[in-house]
Amino acid sequence: MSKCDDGLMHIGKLAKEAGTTTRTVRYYEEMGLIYPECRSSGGFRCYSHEQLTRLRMILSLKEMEFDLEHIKIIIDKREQNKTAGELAHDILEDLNERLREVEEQIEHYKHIRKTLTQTIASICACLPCDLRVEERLCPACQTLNQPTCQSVPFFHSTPTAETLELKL
Amino acid sequence: MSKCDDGLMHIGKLAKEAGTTTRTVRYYEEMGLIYPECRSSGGFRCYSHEQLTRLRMILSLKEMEFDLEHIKIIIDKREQNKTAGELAHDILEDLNERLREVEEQIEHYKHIRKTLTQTIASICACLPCDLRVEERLCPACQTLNQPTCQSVPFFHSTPTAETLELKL
DNA sequence: ACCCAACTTTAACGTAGCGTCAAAGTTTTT
DNA sequence: AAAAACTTTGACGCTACGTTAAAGTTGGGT
Repeated sequence: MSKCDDGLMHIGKLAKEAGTTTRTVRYYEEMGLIYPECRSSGGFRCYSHEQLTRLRMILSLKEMEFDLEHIKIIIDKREQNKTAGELAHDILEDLNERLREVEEQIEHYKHIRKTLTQTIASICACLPCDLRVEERLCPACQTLNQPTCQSVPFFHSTPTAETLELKL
Repeated sequence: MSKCDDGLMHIGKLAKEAGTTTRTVRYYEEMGLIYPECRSSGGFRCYSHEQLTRLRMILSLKEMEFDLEHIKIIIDKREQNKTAGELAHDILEDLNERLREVEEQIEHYKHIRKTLTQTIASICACLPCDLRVEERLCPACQTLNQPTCQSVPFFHSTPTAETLELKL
């Protein structure tokens, strides 16, 4: 019955135009982020170009890795009947906060990178070791009065205080 | 009945010593990552110091954000009766791969940061704008033959091709 | 008018790594 | 022995969808 004329489109086209999936669009609807303009007589969702723009807006915020709850808050601000300047002020707060979070993420991963490179370096020292892993302590490390190898705890158990005292 | 002597401890102490929660320890058990040495007569889990070391090992891998499935693979390698050198070789592969992933993450978040700063800059240009958001197009942007403001699509709908042609 | 391919509908389970109850049993302290 | 503190299993909740499944709709061709 409905031909979806008038430039209206069904969910598949909407999703493809926006570069996402129908499942995502339906999920966003469940979350209250976007609704179809209407339904066809058979129950198909019909979207206008405005909805497409809204979807793209949501997706661009998602690219910045806002969570959906936050995205909802942000795009709902558009409906709050403010001037563009006031709205800009509001949204800039969200964006700046997100910017700080992203910078924290960068630092976070730099920290992990550091830990990883250090661990890699210490395990490299074990490459020439012929000892079986079950043996618990290798002589070199006993000499240094250290846990086995330098790459504890990857190869051997960390010696307990008692174990160490026994070895002394 | 059981006093958990012998240096054995219940799950609460194990978790606290390792700096995590009992829920996490139980979940790791479900996933096959760690098991108690035994159970008390009443059914409480009892852990030895070796289990604590194992848990710390798991947690240190988790700090590098390996997923649990991967952590299982890595720590299971210790049981494979190899020399420390062979084991080191194996594990270095995992760590190097993870290092590459972490570097990708850093680049990923740097990309997001760039997008965010650009978006922030363009929205700043809208701060002095007094137009109401519903008005769709602001004069300045029409002059430039551009979508409204520079911060589309945050304030107004992106004009369709037809809309733009009408304005021309 | 009928058929068929391609699309859409709702519903529901699965993911990862736990957090957070709940109700019942255990251990430890008083 | 009572009470406080701990533990047990079980189960639902979270995010942002992916992935079936079974049934209904659309649009074009004949």
